[in-house]
Parts: sequence; C-alpha cells; structure tokens
Amino acid sequence: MPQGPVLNRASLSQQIRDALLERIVSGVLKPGDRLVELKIAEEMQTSQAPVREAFRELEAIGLIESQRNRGTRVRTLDENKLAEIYMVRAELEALAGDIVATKAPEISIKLEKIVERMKKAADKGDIKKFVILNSEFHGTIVHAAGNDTLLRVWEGLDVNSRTWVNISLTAADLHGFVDSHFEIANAIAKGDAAEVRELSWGHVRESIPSGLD
Amino acid sequence: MPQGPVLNRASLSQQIRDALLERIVSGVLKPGDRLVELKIAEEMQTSQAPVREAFRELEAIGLIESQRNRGTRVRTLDENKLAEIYMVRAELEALAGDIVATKAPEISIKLEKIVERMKKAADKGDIKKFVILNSEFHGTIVHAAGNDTLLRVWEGLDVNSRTWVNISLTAADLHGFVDSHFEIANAIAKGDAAEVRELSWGHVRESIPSGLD
DNA sequence: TTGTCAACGATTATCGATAATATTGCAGGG
DNA sequence: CCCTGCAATATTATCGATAATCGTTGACAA
Repeated sequence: MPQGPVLNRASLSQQIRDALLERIVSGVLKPGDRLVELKIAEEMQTSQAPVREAFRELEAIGLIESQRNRGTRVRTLDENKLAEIYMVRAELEALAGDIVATKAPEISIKLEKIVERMKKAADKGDIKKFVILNSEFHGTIVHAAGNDTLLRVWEGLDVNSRTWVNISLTAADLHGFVDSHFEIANAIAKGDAAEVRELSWGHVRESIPSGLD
Repeated sequence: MPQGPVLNRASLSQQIRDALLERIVSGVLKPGDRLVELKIAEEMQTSQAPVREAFRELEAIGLIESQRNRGTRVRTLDENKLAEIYMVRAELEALAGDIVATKAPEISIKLEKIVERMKKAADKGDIKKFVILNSEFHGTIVHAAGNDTLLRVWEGLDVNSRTWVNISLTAADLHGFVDSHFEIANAIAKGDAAEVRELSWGHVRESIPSGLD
C-alpha cells in the first residue's frame, strides 16, 4: 500500500522556497512587498541561513529582487518587463511546439483534455483555475519536448508571468484563449511542426497586452 | 579623472563566484571535478557561508551541480545536453537578431569589427581568443536587443557552452564561422529582420556538432 | 557467498552570534 | 534654510560551531 511521506525529506530551504513561492504566486505577497530574512526565519522557526538560500533561488528565477545590504522585495513587473518575458516565452514555446509536433503528437490528446477544463473554467469565470490550467497546457508541451534546458528556462519565466496575471487580470476574453489553445492542440495532433511553431509564437505574442499566456 | 576601484566593493560571495566561474570557464576546473565547500572556504580564507552562496549562483546557471548532502561538482555536459542548450540558444539569438535588425542596425559596425578580430584569431589558430570573441559577437547582439530577460537567460546558456568548447574544441573550421558571422552582421546592417532571424537560427543550429557557437 | 547493520568518515545543512553596511533623523554650522 | 556629519537603527553579510545526512567499511549471521 502506498504510504504518504512520513518524513519530511525536503530541506528547510526548499520548504521555505516553496512556501514563499506559493505566497507570491497566489498574491498573498504582492510586488514591492518587503521580505526580511530574520522575520521570515522567525516565522518559519528556523535560522537565517535557509531563508537566504530560498531567497537566492527565488532571485534566480526573477521572482524577488535583492539589493546588497538593503533588503529584498517581491519584484515589480511593469508592462514593459512583462512584454519582455512574453517575447522570450513565445520563442521558447514555439520551439517546444515544433519539437513536440514532430516527435510526440500523441500528447495532443492530453492537451485537449486540459483545454476542455479550461473551457469549463472560462464558462464559470474562474480566472485562478484558468491561469493554472493555462500553465499546465504549455507546461505539458514544454515537458514533452524533452529538453531539460528548455524546461528549466521556461519554468522560471512561467512562474513570473503567472504571478503577474493573478494579480492583474480581472476579466478577459477567456474563451478566445480557449480557442487558440484548441488550434495548437490540433496542429500538434496533425504533426505539423511549422504550423505549431507559428501558432504558438503568435498566440503568446498576441496575448501580451492582457498578460495572459 | 577616472579612478580605479580602490576598495573591493564586491561581496565575498561574488568574488568567490567569479573566481570559480573563471576556473571553470578557463578549464582549470573540469567537468566532474568536485567542489567541497569547506576546502574552498579555507582556500579563500572565508567561512562556508559565502561559498555556499556562490555555489547556488553557479548552480542556477547550470555550471555546477549539487546533490543534497552528497556534494557538488562541475557539471558534465554530454553532447546531447550540449545540443539541447544550442537548440534554445538558437531561438534566443534568432529573437535577438530579429529585434536588433529592426531597431539598432547600426551595431553592425561594431559587429564587423569583432568579426575582423575573429578572423585574425582564426588565422593564428588562437581558439581561446576566438571563443571569447564569438561570445562577444553574440553578446553584443543580445545586449543591443534591450530585453533584460532575454539577456539574463542567454548569458547563462552562453557561459555553459563556452566552457564546454574550451575543453573540447581542438581544431575546427574557424574560418567558416567567420564567414557566417559576417553574413549576420551584413543582414543586420540591411535591417532585414527575417533574414537575420533565419541566419542566426541556422548558424547556431548548424554548429551543434562541433559545439562552437 | 550474500545480506544486514552499526560505526565511521566526509560533507553538507543549519544554527546562533557578530560584523559590516546603508538609511534615517537630528544637531550644529554656514 | 540648506548642508555636513554623526548617532541610532534596521538589515544583510559573514563567521565559527554543531547537527544531520549519505556512502562506505567491516563484522557477523544466514
């Protein structure tokens, strides 16, 4: 029988990182909010060291920003910065889509299921769930591409944009997004790499203004 | 009058990071070599803490690899991994080239000067210098694109591939690389974004086997 | 021979304390 | 009133020591 994790095998710094990540992505911690090492250490009942480690990791993916001897805060993303991130994401997802269409078109089945759920979320106007599913959709593709480097880079950018969307998006044409995701899934099913590349790229780029995707 | 840095304003961890980076990129530390925190701390006359910080940074860009409680070593890149990195770089450089051709074609002058120097290095068979100039060439483009996210991601990948090339490349058709760089610089000068995109992408992809570029 | 396990050595992970640094507010001089 | 410099404060950076973890070794039993 399967046993849940009896022991806590994650290091303190990992746990702290995840906790902070969760708070940031969920919006409990907002851009500009200050993060004080000793405060968090106390709150988490640890010493300063693992908190610092967690900070460094979050900083590496650009979620927080530290200034030497001056403190750390949740990074503020203006529209310009967000657009930058999307430009890069567009390239990465185009590459991922290209690869997947060629070597793993069967994941389109999985993708379609995700899109179905996105549609439901859109019907209900459940933005939070929609954003998560959206991430899942693209994450599935990037994962399936089987390029670890690509995955690592993409994940960092994805977390960033997701955070922003959660706090900025109040309403949008979610159904439009559902459609474009369907198109991508279909093109992957057909194995048409060039079309997937084109669709993925255009899809991400077009969504820059709203910050979704 | 300009004054050189009188004081050492870099934190210990930064200095340690740079020192290690230098050793890895230059090949003093080779893939697979072990890095022990306390050993390095002693060598650098510091405590373990800043060494750990340096490790985390190097790990973030994928230069070293830490296994929990088991130690850290310089990352080994097999051809497969290297190919992965190049695939991603190709996309990023294509994007950078595209942007630059449109909004800053004047940097082609600077680029051409770099290529001249690459040619000289190629004539002399000075691989080390050639690799550095090659990095400078692409770095110039990525920089000029003015997208910080793109720059950050690219730099991480560049350091990685440069390291590998330094230790693996013994001889290659350097002059062929010179030519393709000239082509890119020319296309940028013309401001032909599509062509630059195509050339950059193809250029990086084609160089996968040799690991250059 | 093979498997188990305790003890050991090496190394990282974490701790609690101290040092260093930047910011702020305020006193005093111009 | 504005500037300069100093003290107080908040916070990070670094330290030295201890705890926890993993791989290995050797004894011993199956």
